[in-house]
Amino acid sequence: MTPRACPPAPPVDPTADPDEELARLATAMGHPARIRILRFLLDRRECFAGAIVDHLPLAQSTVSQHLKVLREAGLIRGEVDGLHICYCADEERIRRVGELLDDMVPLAAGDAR
Amino acid sequence: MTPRACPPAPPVDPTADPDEELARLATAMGHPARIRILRFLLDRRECFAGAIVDHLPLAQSTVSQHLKVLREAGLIRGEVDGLHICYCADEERIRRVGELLDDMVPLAAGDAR
DNA sequence: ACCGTTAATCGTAGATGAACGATAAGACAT
DNA sequence: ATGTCTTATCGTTCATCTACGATTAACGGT
Repeated sequence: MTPRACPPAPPVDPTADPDEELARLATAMGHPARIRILRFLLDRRECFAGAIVDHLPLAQSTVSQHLKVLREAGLIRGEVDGLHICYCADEERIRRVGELLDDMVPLAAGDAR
Repeated sequence: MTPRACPPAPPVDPTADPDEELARLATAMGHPARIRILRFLLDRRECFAGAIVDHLPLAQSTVSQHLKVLREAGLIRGEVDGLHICYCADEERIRRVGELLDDMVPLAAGDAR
């Protein structure tokens, strides 16, 4: 499947500075509820917002705020699908965080060199 | 001066919940100045606080606060060395962030390991 | 056209964060 | 003991975050 699971392409902020970019992404991930949302979306490949609200012990408006934070950081995307909105995680963007980390530390154990 | 570059072992919070742990680490990294401090400490294997203050356009007290945040997250360690304090990055703890990320996403391309 | 459903947004209250100057604590030199 | 240097902490101000209920906008079904 994967016909039109997610919207086209995220704008992706042209921050240019890796430190700023990493800090922005880290800030977006800096809340347990948002990590849980990310994990939830990665488990289910996609789902609409109501399922996320049901999954968290938070009010609908609060979850919507968290979704907005994740969306603005490019970590998730949402597509309007009739009555509700289909969200999915942007795995590429999440891996980008790992990339930025690897640029700082020589990477796990055996590094090149 | 490399015999005991860094303190023994960090306490490491027993958060138990990976989501909480990742969120905590992400929060600690959620500021450009703190990312710059981390990178600075990773470049120089170690250095005392004054060098960090000189390196950033921030007041000494502000830098000290950022150091405290990083220290409490276990991302850096500081050892009293006579008159000043020798800081160093905890690479293992930084890699832990990557680990927690990899537990969420299937990891970049080939997911062996 | 009228509801019910879904999700974003608004408005607000309380907590936390970020920045600074001023002050305090510790180590070293004189 | 006095003074200097280094770093942490205090106290404050302003901004941002988090949470909620209430409201709004858009869509579908009847």
